[in-house]
Amino acid sequence: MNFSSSEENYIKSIYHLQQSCELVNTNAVAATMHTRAASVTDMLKKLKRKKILQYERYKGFKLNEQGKKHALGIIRKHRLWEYFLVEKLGFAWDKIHPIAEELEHICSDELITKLNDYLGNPAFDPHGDPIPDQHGRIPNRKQLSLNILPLKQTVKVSAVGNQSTQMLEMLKHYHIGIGTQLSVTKRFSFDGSLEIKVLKFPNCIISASVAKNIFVHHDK
Amino acid sequence: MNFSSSEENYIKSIYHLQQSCELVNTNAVAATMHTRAASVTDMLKKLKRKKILQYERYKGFKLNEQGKKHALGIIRKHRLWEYFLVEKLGFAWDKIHPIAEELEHICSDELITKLNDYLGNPAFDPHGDPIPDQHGRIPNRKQLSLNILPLKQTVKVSAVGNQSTQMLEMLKHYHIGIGTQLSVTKRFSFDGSLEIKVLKFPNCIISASVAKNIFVHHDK
DNA sequence: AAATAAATTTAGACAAATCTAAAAAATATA
DNA sequence: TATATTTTTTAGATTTGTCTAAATTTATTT
Ligand SMILES: [Mn+2]
Ligand SMILES: [Mn+2]
Ligand SMILES: [Mn+2]
Ligand SMILES: [Mn+2]
Repeated sequence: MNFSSSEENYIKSIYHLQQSCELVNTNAVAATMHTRAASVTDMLKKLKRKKILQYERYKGFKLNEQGKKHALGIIRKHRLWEYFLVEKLGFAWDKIHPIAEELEHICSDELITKLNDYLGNPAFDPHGDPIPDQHGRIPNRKQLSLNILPLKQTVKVSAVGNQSTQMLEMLKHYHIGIGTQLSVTKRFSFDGSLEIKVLKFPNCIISASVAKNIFVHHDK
Repeated sequence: MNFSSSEENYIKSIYHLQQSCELVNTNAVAATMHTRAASVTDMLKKLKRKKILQYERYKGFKLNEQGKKHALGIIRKHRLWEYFLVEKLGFAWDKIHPIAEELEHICSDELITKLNDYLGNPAFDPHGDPIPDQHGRIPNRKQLSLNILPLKQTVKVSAVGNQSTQMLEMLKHYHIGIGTQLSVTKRFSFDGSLEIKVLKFPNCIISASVAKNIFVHHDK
């Protein structure tokens, strides 16, 4: 089956939303995609006709196995291109998303196979998000948000939950990137802010809202 | 001004056609783009409205300076991506065109600047066609078709006029690629076929119709 | 349970890009 | 020059993706 760029954007959006709830609702898709609920409903009918979506009027919807598989294919392409843009072309972290948003719709299996080989079969994109393999399998890694990490455990940053320029600026200031080693040395109950120790740098303090967006994992 | 992928494809097609005639005609565009004359007329009105085309009903048309500039930008992107696909991803010559046909529409000036730098600012694409620079300037190189090259002059292959799988197969068989050194040793007036000497290989004979599609240049 | 609010869908419109079939203009031919 | 042929344009339709405004269904409050 073949899908247009627009259909693919909806598929991807629904996929991401259904990771955190059983059934997805119309308004949520409209909000994340910056369209209107009526447009979403139109697309739902089309995706149901194409048999990649379970959907009943007024009851919510979710991708079926076929739909999820296709979503993972698009996400794979998106994240491989992001990796390319950062690692090969030298783009900054916060500039790559809109470009990958276009590149992900280029359809050629051979292109993706060759790009993947060229990049060395990377497992994570520059934001720390996992890259599904050609069968749609995702490397899963136990990770937790920095603001629930117990004190004094040395961990590595595995991903960031917010990929804005503002967040990048903040992380740069703290010398934090994907893979950075750090530990939490103190937690202030007043506002939930944390004192952390970043490897090779003096202790510093970060707010709870920043910490919430930093995901870490233990050891290698 | 912003252009859709479809508009860009028309612009590119008109640009190529007007390289070999003063005014382009509707049917020629329809033929090269595999659309219908009526669709071309619709698009001509649109491109005229956007002020990149000189066009009068029934009289033919051509891109103005603005239009030519935009065409060169698209061609630059197309050829840079083709170079990437062959030199970095290891694609064969005859598989890259449809992929570049999509990639050329991705719009990000920074992407093209960085891609160009990454590729080492190449001057020619894998088919030997010149890559316009960021100002739309084309490196021009005096080249001539192999079937009008005088005997015994040693030249280098600079481009091929036919980029099909069939042509690639043929050229591979003759050990000919872009940059290959060769000379014409004999010309048969019966059917215009040529005997050529490819560097490091024994003499061989090629037909006039193959020769017509091989372009060569002297020295360096 | 009725009234109100929120979420969702339908109805109807629009722009972009394409098509077919018919009309009009330009060109070639007898 | 009149007729035939080719080229180009117009008229009108279709598909895709979007929108607004109104109707409908579901959920939440009194
Ligand atoms: Mn996208
Ligand atoms: Mn990412
Ligand atoms: Mn194209
Ligand atoms: Mn080329």
